[in-house]
Amino acid sequence: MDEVFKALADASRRSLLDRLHASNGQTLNELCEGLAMTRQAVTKHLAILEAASLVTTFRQGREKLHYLNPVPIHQIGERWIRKFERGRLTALSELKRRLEKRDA
Amino acid sequence: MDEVFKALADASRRSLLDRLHASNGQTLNELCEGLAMTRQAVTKHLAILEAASLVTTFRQGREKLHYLNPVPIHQIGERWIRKFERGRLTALSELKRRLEKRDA
DNA sequence: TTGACATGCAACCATTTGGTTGCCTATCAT
DNA sequence: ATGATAGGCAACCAAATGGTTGCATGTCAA
Repeated sequence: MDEVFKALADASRRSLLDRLHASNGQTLNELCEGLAMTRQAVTKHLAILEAASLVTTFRQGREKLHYLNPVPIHQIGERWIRKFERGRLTALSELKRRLEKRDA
Repeated sequence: MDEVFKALADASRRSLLDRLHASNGQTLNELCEGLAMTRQAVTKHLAILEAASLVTTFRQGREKLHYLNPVPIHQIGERWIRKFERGRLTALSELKRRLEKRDA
C-alpha cells in the first residue's frame, strides 16, 4: 500500500499512468515521446510503477509493452479514501466536545 | 492536487490523518503521544498536511487544535481514482490492437 | 511573578529521490 | 553480416525529505 502511495506521489508518474490509461500497452519509447525527460528517467519511473503493481510489462521481441493495472488504485479508493468520506463530524461539534472535556 | 498526493505519500502522515479521523481536534502533544518521533518531526508533518489542506488548525490559548479536512481526499477519489475504475480494456484486447497496428 | 507547559524557529544531518551521461546488449531489417 | 533500433545497467549528481538537537516564545496556574 505504501509503495502505491509513493508511486502516485510524483506528477510524472501519474502522467505516465494517464498516458497508459489513454492508450494501454505502449512501449518504452512510445511513452517517452514528447516528454521532457530522458528515456532512462522514464525507465526508472516505470520501474517504480511496476514495483507498486500499477503497471505490468512483458516483452515482445525487442519491445517492452506496458500495461496499466487499475487494481491498486481501486483498492486505495476502497480501503482508504472511503473511510474518510463518511463520519465527518463537523469542526464545531468537535470543538464543543473539546471544551466540555476541558471544563470537566 | 500534487501537494495532496505528496502529503499522502508518507505513512507517518497517513497515520496522523487516521488519528485525527479517530478523534478530531487534537493538540500537537496529543498527536505526538505514543509516536516514535520527536514533536518537531510531527510538527513538520502536520505543516505538510496543512499546506495540502488536509488538516486545518487554529489556536486556542496556548494549544493548537488540529482538524481533519476530508475534502481533498474526497476530490482525489472523485477526480482521479474514478477515472481509472472504468474503461479498463483488457490486456489481451490491447495486445490484439497492437499486433494489428504492427501488421499494418 | 514565576515555573511549568505548549508550541515555534533554525541549523544541521543522512538518506532518498529524480534526473543525468556513457556505455553495453539484444533484436530486427536489409 | 551489419547498421539501426529498443532497451538495460551503472555511476554520478543536486536537491528534496525526514529526522534530529538546541533554544526561544507565549500562555496558563499557583
